[in-house]
Amino acid sequence: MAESGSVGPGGERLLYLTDEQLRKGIEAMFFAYRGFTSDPDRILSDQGYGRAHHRAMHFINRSPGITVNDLLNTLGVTKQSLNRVLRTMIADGLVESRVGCGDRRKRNLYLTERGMALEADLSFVQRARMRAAYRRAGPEAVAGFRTVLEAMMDPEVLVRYNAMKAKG
Amino acid sequence: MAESGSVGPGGERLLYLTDEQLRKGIEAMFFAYRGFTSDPDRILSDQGYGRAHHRAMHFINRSPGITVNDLLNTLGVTKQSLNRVLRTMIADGLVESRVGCGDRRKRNLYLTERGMALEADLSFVQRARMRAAYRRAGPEAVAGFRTVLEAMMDPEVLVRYNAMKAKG
DNA sequence: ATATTATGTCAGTCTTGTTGACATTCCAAG
DNA sequence: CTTGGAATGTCAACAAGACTGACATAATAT
Repeated sequence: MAESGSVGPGGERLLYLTDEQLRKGIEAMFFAYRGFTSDPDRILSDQGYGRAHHRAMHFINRSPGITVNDLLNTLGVTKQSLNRVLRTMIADGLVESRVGCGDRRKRNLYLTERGMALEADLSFVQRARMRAAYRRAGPEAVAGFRTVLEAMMDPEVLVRYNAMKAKG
Repeated sequence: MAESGSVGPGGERLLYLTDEQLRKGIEAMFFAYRGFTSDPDRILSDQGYGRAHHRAMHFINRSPGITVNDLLNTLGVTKQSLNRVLRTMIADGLVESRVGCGDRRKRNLYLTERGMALEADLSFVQRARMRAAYRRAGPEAVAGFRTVLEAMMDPEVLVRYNAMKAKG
């Protein structure tokens, strides 16, 4: 399974990556991402929500009091798109939107009790799959997994990702 | 970066995975997948196509002559959904649909010259990102990356994934 | 002859992305 | 102090792409 590697003139590691290896990696991302989202998706559709609601809840849970602007930059969607899912979740009592103390244009977002409960359900099944995969793969594989994913992000996104909470 | 591991009574490896580590992995998947799709998405939207067209072209390219049924099972979408994108690509001369030789109910799908050219463009930018990530991460990380992704797939999907071409 | 399978089509709905227009709030330059 | 612009958030309309359900056609299997 280990790819062939050697050391180049600059001392950097060189990998001889065939198109086939790369395409296989592309397919692995596609199929794995489907598995990754499938368990929360089932719960969500029962409740009349979608993946967009899950993502919003995840990041509000991670950063309670986050502003709308910060959240839409994190999610990489337009404010209008985010606003739709926020509106329904606020109406349903999953999310609370408080006017900012310093700057009253801003809205600080929080999960309500009910919001936290649903987020916990979604997170539970998703973490369960992740945990199972990590256990089967082993610690070295997990480290490599994270390293490659981080190398695949856009640089600005990587900064945001690293800024988020303590490193796992 | 390496997680703490130890050996349990059955000899299996045990990982002590905190919720924080797992959530960080979830976020890594989310952000990395965005990067993973962003380059082809740009090309596609210029041409009036979407991610769905890319996925179909990818798998038709991988398995020339694949039937509609096999393709929709691979993609995990309904035939109506697949049919919409196939219809436009056939109309635009990117995909050819030939009546099956043995079983004339079946349609075998092929990329045309133009289809191959577009697929090559899309694949090129996606492979470039994957290659860069692999190079930066190194061979051991790549092996771990693939191992975890495979462990995250649904079992039936993993079978399909393994059946596809030679292993990278 | 009949049932089943493979495919394609039409119609309608839902989620979630988009742009455009607009209201509110804040801040800074006159 | 006022006024103009920037930042922020909301509403409306639209498009892509997923879904279900119903139905038609052709070929194969029983």
